[in-house]
Amino acid sequence: MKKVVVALSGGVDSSVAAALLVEQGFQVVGATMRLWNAPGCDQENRCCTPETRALAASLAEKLSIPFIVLDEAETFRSVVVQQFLDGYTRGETPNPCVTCNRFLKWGVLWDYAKSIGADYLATGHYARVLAQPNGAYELWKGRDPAKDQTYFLSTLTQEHLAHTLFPLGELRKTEVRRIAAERALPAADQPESQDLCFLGGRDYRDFLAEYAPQAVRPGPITDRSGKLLGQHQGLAFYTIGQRKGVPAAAQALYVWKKDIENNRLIVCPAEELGADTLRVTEINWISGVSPTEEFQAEVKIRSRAAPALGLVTPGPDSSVRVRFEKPLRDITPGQLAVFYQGEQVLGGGWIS
RNA sequence: UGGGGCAUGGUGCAACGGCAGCACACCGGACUUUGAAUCCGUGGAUCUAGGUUCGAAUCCUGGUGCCCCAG
Repeated sequence: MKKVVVALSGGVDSSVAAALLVEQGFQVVGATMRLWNAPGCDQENRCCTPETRALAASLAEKLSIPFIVLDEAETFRSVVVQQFLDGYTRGETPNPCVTCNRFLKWGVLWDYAKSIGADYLATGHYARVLAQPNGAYELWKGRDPAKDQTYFLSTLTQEHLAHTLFPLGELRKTEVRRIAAERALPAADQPESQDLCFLGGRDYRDFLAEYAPQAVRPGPITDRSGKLLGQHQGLAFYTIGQRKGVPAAAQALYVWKKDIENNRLIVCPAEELGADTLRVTEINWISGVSPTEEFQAEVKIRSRAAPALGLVTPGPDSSVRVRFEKPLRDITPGQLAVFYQGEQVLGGGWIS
């Protein structure tokens, strides 16, 4: 009997994933990670509160599987949260969920799974792993196009995929909810998770002001010619393409660039946003093999962006340059660019 | 302290003397395992004191503030 550790968040998706694995005959161990325990944010924090842990525990009891809580708050703080704060301090817009998947779920949790002799790590992500006849593994989008989460999983390697199960990969969200209801799982009525789990319902601006005050200094807002338009309260409160918080004008203005050296926010009208080229570094190619020739791919530059067709040109040090057919707005350093061909995920790297 | 112009929500602009509108911001909601974007919705204004008029954001006079030109 194959043994699998399933990551339980207390939500619907991971609950159904666990239930399905049990029904498929796996020896299942439920695991929840305690990732954040700053005082005062427990009641709002949806992914690792006492309430969500209780939901996960009661699910495990219902399924009659062992349940363990791993306290990884220190790892999470020093890796995920620190990268989040450092990214904003550098003027980037970091994506902590990607980092969390890489270092906590397929890092700490996978190490734990191996330590107890498990064959697999399973999560409730909407994604598919396809084993090829030649022994290679491919990562494919989840069957439900509205819920596909491969954007956050593009840093996985062959080693990870060989030992990863996504029980929800072939399902749609409505089916998952139905399965949860039919089996009366404790989390059946839980709302979708949203926002950064460690913010605990706070605005991320408040969080940054507390943990990264150096990134929250007032400064000027100008147009591209340098004309002063107003004041901002901190560059970290903005991201490329953002309108919120930009001074009103006859025409809507958006963030064009963050001038870190001068702590200056540069804004422009919508039609001046965007670029048709992009550089991506530190790319993880799912196949484990870096491309050497140019190729066409669909590229997602944000988690919920429509894929854009572009020509990918390999460069040095596992970087590439992408030239898009049409200019793309909101190309944002610190976010991930993920390469697709149809349903298949080729890889992903950081936008620089 | 000569001349000219302007003054309307937080911001930028509309409104022949006839119910003060629009855009953006703010706020609420939808969407969403990052930040955004996007969609729906609420609230909020005629610088001031008089005058003309049935009726004034609009016309007239004084005040106040700002801008431009000339010193």
